[in-house]
Amino acid sequence: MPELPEVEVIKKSLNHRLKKQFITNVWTSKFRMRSQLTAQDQELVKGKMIEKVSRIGKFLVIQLPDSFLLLHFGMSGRLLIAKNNEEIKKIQSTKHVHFLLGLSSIYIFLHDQRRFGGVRLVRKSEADSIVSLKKILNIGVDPIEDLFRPRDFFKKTARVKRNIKSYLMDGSKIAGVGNIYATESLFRAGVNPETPTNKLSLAAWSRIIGCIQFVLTIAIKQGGSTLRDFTDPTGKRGDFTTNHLVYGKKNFNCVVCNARLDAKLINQRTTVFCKFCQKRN
DNA sequence: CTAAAAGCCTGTACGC
DNA sequence: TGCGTACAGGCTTTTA
Ligand SMILES: [Zn+2]
Repeated sequence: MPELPEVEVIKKSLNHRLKKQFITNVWTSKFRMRSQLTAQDQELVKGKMIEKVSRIGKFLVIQLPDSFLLLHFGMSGRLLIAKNNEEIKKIQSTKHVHFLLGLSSIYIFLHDQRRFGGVRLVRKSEADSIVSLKKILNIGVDPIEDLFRPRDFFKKTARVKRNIKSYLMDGSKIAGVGNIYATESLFRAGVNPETPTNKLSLAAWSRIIGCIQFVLTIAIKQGGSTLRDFTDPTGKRGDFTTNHLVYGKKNFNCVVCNARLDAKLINQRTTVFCKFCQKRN
């Protein structure tokens, strides 16, 4: 799911609700997830106060005094909240709830149909700061939080033959950009997704980076993109989907030149693009 | 019936 | 040698 904007939307909604709340209750489902808390992790977390909620790449980070509680949403994950017994019962009776945190005056749930997401606890003995956590998770430059400079990437990729789309989607290089936002950004930058990074001009890098930042920022303002499952913690769907120009629009007409949009598998992921408008490398 | 969907990890092969 | 990358496959449920 959730690429950077969707996790950012969850983070913004959750931070003010969870800050200074104490963890009273932890529950995990019996289904296998990508990762899940151990019994020891669950004991360690109980009674702890949440300092703040932040984001690293596509991870939601619940910061505790002695550890970081990480939630990843995979392809179909959602975070749900409940404020009273009625709401709690309602969510617990639905299928696909795999993690629960009970807090002083709110409950949060990880709902994940396909279970590509997961939960992980990193103790401060392993990572004592957000910076070292980012290293452990092998997460690259954050497009909206960090310095994201064309010249740096132009230099870094001068000898890298890899295609630009798989580079953008590589979380160890650039944080949080997945299939939707890589596809949309490259269209808006006018760059063919198969262009080898060492063939990109500095000007092309400038457009790519500018478009990534623009698309992500607007997407956050619109509450993210809902394809099927995604909602914010209050159940609201993301409206950025209506601003998609190419993603999911194979065989539609290009909004710029009216030609038919092409689709191609790049990195095992469907990539829609305009072969006429995306030549500016 | 098959294909595809927001992600990412693993194993193997290969080239610099 | 060793690192980065390419590619296939796997994980899983649901919907078209
Ligand atoms: Zn076009």
